[in-house]
Amino acid sequence: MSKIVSIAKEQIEKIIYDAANSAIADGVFAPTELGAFKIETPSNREHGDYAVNAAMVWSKAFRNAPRKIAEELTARFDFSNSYIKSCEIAGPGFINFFLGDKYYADIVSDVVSSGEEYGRSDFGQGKKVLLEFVSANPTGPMHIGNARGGALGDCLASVMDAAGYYVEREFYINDAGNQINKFGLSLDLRYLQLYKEGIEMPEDSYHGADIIAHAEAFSKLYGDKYVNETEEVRRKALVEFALPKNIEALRYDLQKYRIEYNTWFKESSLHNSGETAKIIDLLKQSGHTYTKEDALWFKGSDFDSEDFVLVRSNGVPTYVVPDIAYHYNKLVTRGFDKAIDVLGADHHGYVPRLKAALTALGVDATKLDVLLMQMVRLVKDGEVIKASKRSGKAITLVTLLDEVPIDAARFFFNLREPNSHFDFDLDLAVEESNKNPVYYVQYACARICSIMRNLEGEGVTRRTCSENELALLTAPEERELILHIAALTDEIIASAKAYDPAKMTHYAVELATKFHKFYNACRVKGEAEGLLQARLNLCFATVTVIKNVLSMLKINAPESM
RNA sequence: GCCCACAUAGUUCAACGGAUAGAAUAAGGUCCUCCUAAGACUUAGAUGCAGGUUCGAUUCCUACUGUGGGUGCCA
Repeated sequence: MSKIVSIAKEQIEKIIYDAANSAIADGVFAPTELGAFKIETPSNREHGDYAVNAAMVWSKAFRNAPRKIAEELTARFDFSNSYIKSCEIAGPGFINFFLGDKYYADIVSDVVSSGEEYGRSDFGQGKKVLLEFVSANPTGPMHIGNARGGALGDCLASVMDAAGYYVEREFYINDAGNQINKFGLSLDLRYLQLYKEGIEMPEDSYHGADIIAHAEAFSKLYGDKYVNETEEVRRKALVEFALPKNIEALRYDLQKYRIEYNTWFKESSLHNSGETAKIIDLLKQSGHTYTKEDALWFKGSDFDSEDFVLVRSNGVPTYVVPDIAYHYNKLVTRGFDKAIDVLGADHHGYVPRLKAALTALGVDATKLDVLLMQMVRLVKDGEVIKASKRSGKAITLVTLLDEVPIDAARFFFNLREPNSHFDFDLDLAVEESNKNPVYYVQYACARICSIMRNLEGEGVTRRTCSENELALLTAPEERELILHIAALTDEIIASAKAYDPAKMTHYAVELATKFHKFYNACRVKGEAEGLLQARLNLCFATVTVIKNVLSMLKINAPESM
């Protein structure tokens, strides 16, 4: 929490508790346990800088009407040596606090002196968090859902970092299992099609153009050398040829999208190290498995989940086993305090299974949080486009980024909370990308830089202001702006707590709005020296906050537009 | 059938259980002799339906309706 904000809130808290205890000591109210109350920032500024609901919360305990309690409390308030100027009782029993000039002045100086550090806190106490997101199948290009997951996961990582967690980003590569088999099959058939007639692609194979391109490239390199090899040898060669290329492409495309991972974790490494096999043993030892029709089942019903197959009757483990091993690796082997997975809503059914299995292994399953994001639907000309990977018709991340600026895409995908359905309007994104609120925020940044450039041209540069000078910032627009700046740290913490980076884009838009209003109401250039410097410092504080927020979102903060 | 999410202005989204439900966009009307009009100001417009919990519900609970997703020895 920003130093100044937290100091002010602690003062308010103390004043209220002191007053309540004093009222109890005087015998006005019966002694009772004083429960927690809230200090909130009212949406309507006429309701003060901070509003407290203590009188309402304590209404029952004190056996009195909220307003009556508020009167008793406020009569005992002592504001000396605090930021608080005055208070009043309002509405159903709110106590609204108004803060003095020094509060506003201190916030501006705090931001100016903290710079890039402003907004950061130690809320997360350095807890180790592993954030896994995108983890697209390496069997083909990424689709639009991955674009949302990428923007969401990456920004959430930045937000949690700012909130004081130790965060690592990770990409899980599904380079084993059935998907890869299907990949091998598809490549194989496309390769054979180059040399033989009458080979059909089965329904459940990958039909994308990328598969054909791989087969052709392979053929260019090796010719028909593999046509008469066994199916097994041929598919292995094709997969070994194409898979690394796909993984490299994923890495390249995500980097272009400004996402860098700490770790690219291969599923195959879990098989090679014997971790998958070990998990099956451990689950057997836990006593929560049974055999039915030659398959090994997990008794999810022991953990409020459903029974499911671990090892098929043909001896091949299902996808859940490596997933359990992977999360065991995250939480036990590597010792992360928290594992967060960003997944599409189509995975929600599998989360209880994973948690049940982890519980059976003695792992605290609450350490795993799954952030489900709802599907992205593509809308074009007012109609929903059915995206299907199999048909190869899905809009890829690469196509999207060719058409939409990266700043706009990252901002756009973080505009809604993960849990809401998302209609991605292609026409809006492509043709009218200027409608994207990211430009509104960036414009505020450019305007501020322009003010500073103009002043610099006249030989005026920003200097540190005295408290009295900063106290000149009394216009409503200035006060609004300062209060919003003050709220940054709390907003970052709220965003981290809720796993919702959309709070940060909303904050940024709101900040830009308050700045634009200030810009229209107050001038900087041409004002008297003291006021000019105070406003210049306010501008600098604003641009500092904009930059800090945009850098969390990895969006450019342009000096001119 | 069962499980999970979602439902707020014409449209896309906000609102730690709080005061007069906020923006944006679309529609109408203003403002550049003034630091960038990619801006500001202004006029209209919304909590799916029915109950419950309490000082107080868009928010929590139940039923209903509608939408999306899941419900494989696919991943």
